[in-house]
Amino acid sequence: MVKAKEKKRRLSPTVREQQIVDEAIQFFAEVGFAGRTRELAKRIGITQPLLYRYFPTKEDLIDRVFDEVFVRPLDQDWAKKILDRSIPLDERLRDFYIDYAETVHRYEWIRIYMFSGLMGNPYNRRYIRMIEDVFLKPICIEIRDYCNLTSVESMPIGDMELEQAWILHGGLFYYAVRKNIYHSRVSNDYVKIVVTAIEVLLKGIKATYKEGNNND
Amino acid sequence: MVKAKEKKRRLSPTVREQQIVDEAIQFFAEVGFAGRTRELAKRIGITQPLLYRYFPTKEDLIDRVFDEVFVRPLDQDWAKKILDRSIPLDERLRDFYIDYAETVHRYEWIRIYMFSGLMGNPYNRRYIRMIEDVFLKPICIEIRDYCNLTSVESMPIGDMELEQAWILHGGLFYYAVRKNIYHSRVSNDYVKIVVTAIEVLLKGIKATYKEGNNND
DNA sequence: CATTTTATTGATCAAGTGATCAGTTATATT
DNA sequence: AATATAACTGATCACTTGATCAATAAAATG
Repeated sequence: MVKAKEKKRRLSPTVREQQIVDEAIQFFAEVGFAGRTRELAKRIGITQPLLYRYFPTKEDLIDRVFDEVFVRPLDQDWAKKILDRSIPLDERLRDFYIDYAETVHRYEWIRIYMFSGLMGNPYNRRYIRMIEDVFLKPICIEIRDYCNLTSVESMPIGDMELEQAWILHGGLFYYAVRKNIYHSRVSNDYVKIVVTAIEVLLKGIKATYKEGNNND
Repeated sequence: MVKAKEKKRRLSPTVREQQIVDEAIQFFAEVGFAGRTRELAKRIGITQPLLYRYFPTKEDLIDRVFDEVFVRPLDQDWAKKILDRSIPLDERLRDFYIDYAETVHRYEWIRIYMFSGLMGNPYNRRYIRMIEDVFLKPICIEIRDYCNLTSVESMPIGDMELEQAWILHGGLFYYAVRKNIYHSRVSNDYVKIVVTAIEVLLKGIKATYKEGNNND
């Protein structure tokens, strides 16, 4: 049994760095940020000291992971689609939540996001505020229009309206939590879940806030 | 500045053990299960070796924490209330989700539950299945009755119905996640959130599945 | 009050931990 | 082919980790 001797190959710094970051994302998503540098290095197939050639400290690597996972894939124009009234609202919401899930409901994203939240990373609070400003408030505005309710100019979006939008948003997010964090069995027809939930929500709101009713 | 010298008091094993468990719950909920035994001991006001007089290993202490947090406060009869048709369904659901939140949405519970899920503890999967069997399926049955849809005897509760019940359940759970894990600003009127969400859901389902429509 | 019991501690261990650095070797340059 | 560059490694450091155990002292017992 002769051991297959692999020739030691060297990578250019940029390639190696990206390789480290990519593996670190996978690694920390699985085991959390208390994961050991030696184990990470082993996975990559390098020695542990080499990590410190590319990142001065473990914390720097973790910061880079946050950047890569949270900041980078966020410059899509999800928000614009929500406000495009040439398309029916239920269709807009459906498309948004399918697109949104594409990146946010992924294994690495949702787990690192949860680890990050539990360790008190301020990123999560900022992200929640972003969701409210960029997604949920526009959604609330469109729902007001859809149901012929008081316009936003007359009355700003209230806390309770926002919380109702959070029910849908959190409900769909929790689908991904059940799937990728608890590894629980979930329905694999996410699209149908979204379509139905939106239909129920819109019809429910229409029936709840009949014209003339207040909506605080 | 004379240091207030406290006399060293000894506690009976049962009292000390409970004290350790209680502080461990708080501690691990805050920092996660990678928290150090020395820091925990410091909080309790004892030396680190004393922990090992009461728990052979750190893992044993963690197991005890799981028991205390998850298993003990679960023998309430939440499920029964859901099926009591002498009370209107919206009222039953409201009472259930207020009671349920009392224990499950608490800081320690939800954080330890999340840490537990991320570390792959099978408890979470079991708990999810329990929620489906004991809470969500009964809720689906009652919704069928409420909307005059096909009875459960003719057709069992389907995946999609369950997923719609999960939207509400997860949406409300995520309210507690925003509050206790992200430490985000949330509306403090949880009762109103619940009442509104239930009203919207029930009216929405009624409008979506008109009599005669299928409900898979 | 003297003695026994046992809750609690101080000192310490072996096995990791993140981090450092002199030395090695694959690759680019001439 | 000889040389220079720098990607990479092996050995090691100071420190922390969970865990152990003989020694101590606060109670309980007589």
